[in-house]
Amino acid sequence: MNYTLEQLRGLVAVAEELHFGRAAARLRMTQPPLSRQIQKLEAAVGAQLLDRDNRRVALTPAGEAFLAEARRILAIAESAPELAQRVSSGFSGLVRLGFTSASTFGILGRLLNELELHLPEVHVELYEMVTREQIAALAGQDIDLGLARPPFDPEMFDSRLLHREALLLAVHESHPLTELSRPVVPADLAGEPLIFHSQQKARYFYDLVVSMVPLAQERVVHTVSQVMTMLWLVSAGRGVAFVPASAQLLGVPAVTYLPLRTPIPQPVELHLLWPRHSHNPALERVLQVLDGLML
Amino acid sequence: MNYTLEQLRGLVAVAEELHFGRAAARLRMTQPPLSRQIQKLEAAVGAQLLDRDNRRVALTPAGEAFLAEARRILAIAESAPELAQRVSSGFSGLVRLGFTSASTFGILGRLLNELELHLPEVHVELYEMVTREQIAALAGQDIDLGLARPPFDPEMFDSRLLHREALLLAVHESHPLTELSRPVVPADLAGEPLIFHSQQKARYFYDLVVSMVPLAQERVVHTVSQVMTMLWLVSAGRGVAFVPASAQLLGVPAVTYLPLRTPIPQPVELHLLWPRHSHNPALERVLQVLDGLML
DNA sequence: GTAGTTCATGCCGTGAAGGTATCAATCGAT
DNA sequence: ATCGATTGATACCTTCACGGCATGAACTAC
Repeated sequence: MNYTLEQLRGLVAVAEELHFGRAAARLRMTQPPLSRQIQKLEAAVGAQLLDRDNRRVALTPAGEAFLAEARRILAIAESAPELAQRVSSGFSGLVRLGFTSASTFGILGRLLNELELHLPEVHVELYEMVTREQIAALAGQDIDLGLARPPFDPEMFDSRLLHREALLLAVHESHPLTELSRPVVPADLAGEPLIFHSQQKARYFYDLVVSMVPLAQERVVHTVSQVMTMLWLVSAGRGVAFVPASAQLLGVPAVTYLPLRTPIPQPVELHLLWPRHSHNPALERVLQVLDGLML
Repeated sequence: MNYTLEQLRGLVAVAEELHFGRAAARLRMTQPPLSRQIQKLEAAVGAQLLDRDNRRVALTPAGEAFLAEARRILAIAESAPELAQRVSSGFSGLVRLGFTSASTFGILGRLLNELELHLPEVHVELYEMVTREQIAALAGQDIDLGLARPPFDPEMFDSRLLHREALLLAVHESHPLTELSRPVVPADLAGEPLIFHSQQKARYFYDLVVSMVPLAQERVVHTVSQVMTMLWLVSAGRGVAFVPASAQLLGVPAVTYLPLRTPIPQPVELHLLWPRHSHNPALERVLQVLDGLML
């Protein structure tokens, strides 16, 4: 035999009123069915919960103990639908966010602040991975949202430009080019030792720089995949490097960032990327909050 | 609208099987009513919990969240009857025990050990109070059981002798009587300064000593209600005192305990005392465990 | 003793839950 | 592409559990 939530509500009402009639009134019912509810509950529980005669009603010790459990059950039962609704509407939940390292630190912070502000109940789990890994993780449902650089397959993913920034030339602070009072142009770099992006592991930057700075690969002395590594090599005086403007935030010492003339003023793009048909309401809500936002 | 525990069980089954037919079989029912159960649950909760078409069943994020709550509810709901039964049978619960101070420390420890051993789920709350206070507290339902000394009203209370011990004479270790190679007799105490029990506050000992040791009150220098106080006065050389044998355990320095010839060998009684009609099952069980036990 | 209070019980009608049969949609095999 | 198999949803029926009303039983108070 088993008991019901209604019976628990009956027990709580009677325990609080210590009077069947009043308890029944509070439950919008009449006294007889309430009496039977309690009887059935006692039968189901296998213990007398209320000590009652025609004059007074009192909880037995077993009733006290069971009442506490009943209250716990009812508290959860009442709050659970609201929780489910919040999750369903996306106001509560989990979004797993992939992001590329170093270069996105500044944007990532602002993004998380924005979400914290508007969706405090949405928990964001962070996964550091390069663009290619993000695409695989999105396809495999391992992350919900990526913060990555083109190109993406528009068949599989929706995406939106989130941030656009300039390409700068990172040089050692003692470098002669720092004396220049105009933007650097490709011709200035003739014979300059270059720290360059890996064609495989940093394909976006490789392609971007090649298209933005003709003749750039003349004297490549290092091939690197991470912006941070480039900056430390510049700091060590190994050469100059093309980096996104946000690299300035990384605070690598003895490096100066020089403006660079490019065909497009801010050619470095960072996109939001997500599966075309996601079933995560929190993701929908996150996208809605970020809609139109440029960081 | 509201939901039921049955619906929660349905949800859990479907979530575990991810298949309505198998889940229904596990619940010993057919598939159609289970489908309706889930539909009603979703309506009551106000959120879609399962994503289902004719080919596959999956939990929505809201379903995941709600499922966790459902499991919590069902876990409590299943364990609660057992808890109530344990309380009802007295194997779990609370017994509030009154005890008189110092003189009962040794017996109290053994008593609690015995209960701990046989009734580990019964919690014993301790209340230090003199016999008179215990009687009032028992009558007022403030304690369930007393550890006290006669006399009691047998109309109101049941009682049972739990411990019987000798009455000793406490003297300073330098006292001439310590040289005696036989029990002290009343005549030995002629002219001896006595630390005596208060007639009001320690009536049991007062009456007991008066009946056991004729002429005892000849030279009373202090009137005291607590055994511990008596011993410290003896230790300070203020006189001699009649104390129960268990006072030896209190470890008051420079006090020696001498055997005393009394009409009855072990005249000091300690009783268990409880209301004749208690409604505390844990008390019944405690009495049953202690039945016949002499400490 | 009588009236009033309060919980339990008997009886009845409604409605909700489960069962059977069937539909609708989808997948896989031929 | 067609057909059968699978699976969740729906229609319809029957049962029984629940709530309401009337009343009983036990006790209190005056």
